Amino acid sequence: MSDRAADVEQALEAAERLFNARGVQSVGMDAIRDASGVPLKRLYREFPSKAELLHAVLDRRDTEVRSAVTGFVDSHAGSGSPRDRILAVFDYLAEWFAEPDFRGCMFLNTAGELGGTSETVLSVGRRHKLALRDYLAGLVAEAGLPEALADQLMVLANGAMATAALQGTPDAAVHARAAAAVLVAA
Amino acid sequence: MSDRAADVEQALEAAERLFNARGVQSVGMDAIRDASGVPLKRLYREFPSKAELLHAVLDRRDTEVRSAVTGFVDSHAGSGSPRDRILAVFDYLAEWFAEPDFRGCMFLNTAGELGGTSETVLSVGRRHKLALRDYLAGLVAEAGLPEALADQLMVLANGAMATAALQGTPDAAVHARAAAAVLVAA
DNA sequence: GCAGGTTGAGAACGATCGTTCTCGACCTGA
DNA sequence: TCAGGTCGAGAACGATCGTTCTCAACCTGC
Repeated sequence: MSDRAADVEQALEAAERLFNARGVQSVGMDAIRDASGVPLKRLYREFPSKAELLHAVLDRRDTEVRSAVTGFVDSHAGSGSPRDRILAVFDYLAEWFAEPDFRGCMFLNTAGELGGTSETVLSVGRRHKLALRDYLAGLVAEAGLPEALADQLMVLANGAMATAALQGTPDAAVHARAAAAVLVAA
Repeated sequence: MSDRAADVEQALEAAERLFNARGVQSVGMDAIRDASGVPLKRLYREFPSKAELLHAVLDRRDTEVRSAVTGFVDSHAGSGSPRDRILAVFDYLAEWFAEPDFRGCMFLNTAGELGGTSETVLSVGRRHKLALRDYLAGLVAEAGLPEALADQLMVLANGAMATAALQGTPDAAVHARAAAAVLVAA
């Protein structure tokens, strides 16, 4: 009854949740089967290996995160100045970090765990961060600020994610926002 | 002939190198024995488990990193203004990121890999980052700048480490330094 | 030289994991 | 009703890993 696309969706969602909570290597395919309800046979029909399942999870997460950021900025500062929209990105981070199961940026985490052994994981992460940097660069250009600011804001955003994940508090988003406010005003 | 302390040292050094290169879970105790020359029996006499070996590696790395930072700042900007010393921290990052086997901050990496399953790893990482923040807070106070700046600089530093590790280039240190220069001048 | 303890190399053990296979239940179409 | 195919649950397999054990070689003190 449940169709193939729904199985894929449930598998990806369960895998994302488990990878996020426990890391990639600590999560077995059995755990993904149990959490998603999708039997092993179907998992391996849709994703030929765990590595390809991880790749699919990261691809899905990439579009998820990017649309969440742009959606938040549009709805909270869509009518504000470009500078307001830049700062809204950090307000988004604050909301994200406060979610109860926040465990950091999946791309930074998987790069830390597997980056030494998987070039694929690194390159998916690089593409994701590059896309976010380009989004910030667009806002920076609209604000008439120098392009180099986009890289600085990206370092701030990544730093907020890494710091918040380690500390277990969303404070880093507030610090990053304050720093960003100084940078866009300079 | 080789004495117990030397074995411990070689084991810690080999484990640090391997954990850094491949992550913790991908490195077996056999690989640490082969790389260090310390037999398994001695490894287990000095470190009752792999988890305690990791803990010891992180403790060693904590003092290593902190003395490297303060040593660099003292020797490169010891006679400069407090603001120069703050910026020298980011010059240190640039040198570090350019090392050929740089693979990111071990505390951020292990937190990403094991933070979901090991509270110990998280708390060692938090202590390390807190110590660095306190060092920055000292420089900030000497410069007569508001204490909140220390947290912002810490986010910048963590962001530079995470970004450089993912990108494989030391550029992020330059971006972080430029942002820090604006913040300390504000 | 010799008993008694210590050591190292590697085998062994038990657990886990990614992946594949078995086999019985169930559906389908005539 | 029946043949043929599909599917799910779980067993099975081979590899890896953390940890412990075996056993022969080697010290040490006398």
